This record gives sequence, C-alpha cells and structure tokens, in this order.
Amino acid sequence: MIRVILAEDQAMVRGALASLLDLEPDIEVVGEAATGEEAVAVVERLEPDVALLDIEMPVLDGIAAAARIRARTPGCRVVILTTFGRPGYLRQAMEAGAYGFLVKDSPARELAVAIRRVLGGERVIDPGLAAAALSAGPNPLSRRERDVLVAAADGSTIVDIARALHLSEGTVRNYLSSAIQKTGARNRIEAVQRSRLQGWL
Amino acid sequence: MIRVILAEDQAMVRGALASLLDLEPDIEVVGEAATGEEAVAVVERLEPDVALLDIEMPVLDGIAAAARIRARTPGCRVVILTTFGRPGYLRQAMEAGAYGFLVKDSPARELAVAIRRVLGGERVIDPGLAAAALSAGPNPLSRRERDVLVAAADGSTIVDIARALHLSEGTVRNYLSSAIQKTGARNRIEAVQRSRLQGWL
DNA sequence: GCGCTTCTCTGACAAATGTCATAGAGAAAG
DNA sequence: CTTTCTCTATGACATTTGTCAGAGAAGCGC
Repeated sequence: MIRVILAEDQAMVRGALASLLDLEPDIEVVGEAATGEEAVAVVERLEPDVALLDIEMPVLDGIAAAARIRARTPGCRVVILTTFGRPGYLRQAMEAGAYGFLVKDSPARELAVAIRRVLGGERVIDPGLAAAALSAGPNPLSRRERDVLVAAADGSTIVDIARALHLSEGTVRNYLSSAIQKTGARNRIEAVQRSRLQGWL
Repeated sequence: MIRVILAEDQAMVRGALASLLDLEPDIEVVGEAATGEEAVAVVERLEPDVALLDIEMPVLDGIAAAARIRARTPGCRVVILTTFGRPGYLRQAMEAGAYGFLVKDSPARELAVAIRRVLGGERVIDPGLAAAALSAGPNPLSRRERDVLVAAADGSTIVDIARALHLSEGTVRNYLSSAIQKTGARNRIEAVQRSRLQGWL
C-alpha cells in the first residue's frame, strides 16, 4: 500500500481528493492537513510515502512546506498539486525538492498515476509547463522589488509601502519603477499581474 | 436515485467531487461539464434532479448558467458550489433562482446532505454568509461604474478604458472617482479589491 | 582588487490619476 | 409632473505616480 498524506485548505476539495484516491486499490490516504504547517507536522508524525501538497494554503504555502519536509523527513516524496501552472511555481517547487508537479485542470486519473510514478523514482512534470518554465527564464526581480510589488498589490500608496517596509518614499518609487520596467508593464497594476502570472511573487 | 450533474472547470476537482458523490448510495452523477454553457446543454439533455455549479467557470459563469437553467429546465434544482463566499455572489445566485449555496471550505460530507435537502424542497445556505449578504446591503455601483472598474482591474490606463468602452477620458475618470468614493477606497486598486471581496464585479 | 548587483537615498521633471463643479439627456419612480 | 438616478461630457485643479540621473555602502564572484 502506498501511504499518502493530503494537504489542501479547501475542506470539500480535500475530502473529494481523498475519496478519489481511496478508490485506488494500492493507495491509502493516511492523513490530511489544511495548512502547510500542519502538513509538515503530519508528515513528520506519520512518515508517509508521498505528501500531496497544494500551493495556495494559509500560514505556510505548499512550496515552503515542501522544503521543510525534505529537510526533516527526506524519505517522504513531495508532489505539488496546484490550481495555477505558473512557471515560477514549478521552478520553486523543483528547488524545494518536489518530485512531481501537477495542475488541477489535468484529468482526475492522472493523480494516482503520478503518485505511483513518483514512488517509482520518476519525476512527474507537465511537459508543456516545463518548457514554459525553462523558456521564461528565472525571476528577474530583486528581493526588494518583489517586496514592494507585493505591498503594492492591495492598493497601498507609496507612502503606505514606505512605512510598511521602513523605506523612504523615493526608494519605493524607484523599486516600483524598476519592477515595472523589468516586467515590461506600464504601471504597478500590470506589473503585479504579470509577475503573478509568472509566479514571481 | 438522485440524478446529479456536475459543472466545474478544473478537471481534477470535478473528478474528485464525482467520486465523492458516487460514494453515496442514493446519488448518481449522470453528467459533467467544464463550462457554464456546457452545463446548460447537459442539463437540458439529461434533465437531472440537481445541477451542481461552480461559479468561476470560463465562457459562462455558474450564476449566468443557473439563470438559463431555471428558464429552460425549471425541473432541475441548482446548487452553487464556490470557492469564494462573497455576499454579492450569494445575492446574485438567489436572484438567479438557485436553491443552495455552498462554499468549498465547508466539510465534504455537507455536499450530499445539501443535495438531499434541496431535493426535499429546502433552501440550503450557509447561515453566516446569509447574514453577511443581508448586512452588507446591495451593490452600490452603477452598471457603468462596474464596467469601468472591471476594465481597470488588469492595469489598463484611463485612455485604454475610454477606448474599450467608447467613452471620453473625462467620463472614465468620473466613473472611477465615484466607484472609489462608493467603495470607500483611496484609489482604483483598492476599489477593485473591495468590490471583488463583496462580489460586486 | 575589480566589476557586478543590490540596497538605499535625493532631487527634478513629466505624465497619469483623482476630485470637484457643472450640465444636458433619458429613464424610472413617486 | 417632479424628483431622482444614471449616463455622458467638459474644464480646472491638486496630488500621485512613474522616470531619470546620480551617488554611497555592502556583498559576491573571479
């Protein structure tokens, strides 16, 4: 039996995925988690063969959870399962030591197939997405440019951001300006959007 | 047997929900759809007892699909199943004639319970969400204010929006300004965010 | 060490954004 | 028939945003 734990914040989706996996004769869902932090703890306690992690989770996202799991419980193979097939997400997932990367709009039967393959030592990645991630190149934004973009995303003004990050207003302007340049956008909103699409935030 | 069709754009989630419902001895998933348009067609063809619709779907969203289903196939009861429990969504769903409104972070077992209740003639709505929808009041934005906000959401400039909607630049400014006032925001980004949170877009 | 990037800041300037007053036309409500 | 709302528009104004040039300090790679 392949022992799997499932981390996903939406309870109904989590339950549904569990019932999907329990249909498989060789797979058993032995634990569930609603946040990345819970997932790390559950994996440490139960030592499953595979941890299936959503990215978009509160407290600790799936990618950060993957990194911690690799450090603390290296015997457990991580598969990322996400809504958004963004190049930057895939890159980060690989850096965090994930063995598989699936998007939620691939067919349901792929899930069990992927789990079996990963357990067999294979890496499972959507080929189209892999190509996109490679051709897109790495994240061009610096640490601070990212910080400022994230802070700007909710409609904060320059003054707000400057206060929140303990920077001068001019500095914030400059970071925003360079982030706009690097993303090829015309203003901060487009810059945030494009960066999100690439998985750079 | 309760005959159900399932509309959800993410294939894996759709498959998982189907396996969840098929566990129930009295429920049968007789059809699936990936868009609202497909859902309307499938319902018309199969005349199920219940149509379970996601809101966020391409081509035609779940709320618009619900309205069409009520018009064309009134014998089919619609249940909305959505990621976002936004007051405006609930309001629109009710106006479109939905019998139930569930959010995906409620427990998985609620789904079957809700379907049975709706078939029994009950309306199933999260009580907390109902209260929020009532206390929040109706959408304060006018048609055009909404149009302009939606157009502004992706980073379009005033000029872009004016062109897209065939308006003068000054008019666009005015609509944006009043939308900002009505939402209590400080700029368009905050206005878009707050409106989204309320389900006003 | 030298070059590179990053982080931080300033000042000046042009362009975009948001506000306000005003106004006419049409539709809906009373 | 009057009031109210929405849609449309203009002009003027203050504020915010985005760009650019320049500059010092810290860290990294070779």
